[in-house]
Amino acid sequence: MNIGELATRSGLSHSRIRFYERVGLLKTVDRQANGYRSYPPEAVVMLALIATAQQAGFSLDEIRALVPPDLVKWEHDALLESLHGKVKEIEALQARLAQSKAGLVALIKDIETKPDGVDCEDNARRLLSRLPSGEFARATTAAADVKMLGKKRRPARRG
Amino acid sequence: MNIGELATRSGLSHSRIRFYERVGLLKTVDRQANGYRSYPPEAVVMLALIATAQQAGFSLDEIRALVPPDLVKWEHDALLESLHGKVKEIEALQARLAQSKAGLVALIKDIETKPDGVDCEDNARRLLSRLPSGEFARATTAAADVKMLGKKRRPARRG
DNA sequence: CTTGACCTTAAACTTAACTTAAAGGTTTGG
DNA sequence: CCAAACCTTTAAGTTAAGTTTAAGGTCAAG
Repeated sequence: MNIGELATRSGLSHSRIRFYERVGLLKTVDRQANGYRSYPPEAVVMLALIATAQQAGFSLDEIRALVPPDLVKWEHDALLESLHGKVKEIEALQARLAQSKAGLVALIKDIETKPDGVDCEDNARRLLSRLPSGEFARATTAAADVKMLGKKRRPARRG
Repeated sequence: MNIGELATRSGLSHSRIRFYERVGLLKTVDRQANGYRSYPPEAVVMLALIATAQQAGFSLDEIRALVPPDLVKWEHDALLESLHGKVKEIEALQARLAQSKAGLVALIKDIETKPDGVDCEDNARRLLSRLPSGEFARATTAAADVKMLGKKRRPARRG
């Protein structure tokens, strides 16, 4: 399979596939006599795996560490463990989001049933002061922690 | 409150806070006689709000469009509207996370349900037939669509 | 035998979201 | 008075994850 066909099959761009090869996510591929890359059918699986892992929030660095270069001898146990770990992270975030949402919904209800005679700005202030020290702040830092799970901290920023 | 205290309180770096001001996420702040920035207590709430939205997967551009510039002057209606908006944001993230999780779980199941006696290469072929044309392709584009909500489409690329 | 669709490389460019550096002013404690 | 610990600005650097560009080779069709 040429790179064009792989690109169509996988839905990724030519440049992206070549890029993945360059950075070592794909092992160096066989070449035809003319120099064209010649991919085996498994390449589609590999790309699907990479793309799915990316979807799930893995960086290419993490993926490189996780996914063995050779699909044939991937280590099921380690891979599965990592994937399960990622699911746990997502679940933790989901739980926190559900809490935040519940808090917000409660807050909205509270505002809507505002007692007459209290003026708007005071009421807004009163209600707003509930947010930051409550679940909001904790959710924020906790979520930050979740995001860093298993990642070596980079010297500077994120993309 | 000086920027140092705000940094400690919010957990964000000085440079990051100044950066947010520069790019218009924070309204230009009051200055003391010596030129130092002087923040009101609400600034902590504002930063927490931004950080949370970021946690939720929103870009600074999206956040700029969603979060009202002045927290204190929220009036009743606007406050409610913003809170409802926040709930919508959370729901959007929940959808995103659910999708990520579904993708992961599907992948795990695919790997785990490998029948005994089937060797790895055959398993790879089995995955080949399941993943790419099935939920993988749809999930990928759907997630991309979610990601594009409310964004003007860039010429290409995703950083 | 040329046109267009394909493939090659290397290197430069892009974007987001910051950080770091350089060079300096201010405030506070000993 | 002096150092440490704050604060200021502008400008340039960094990272991830690619894309784009330039300058070609190759191949199938008409």
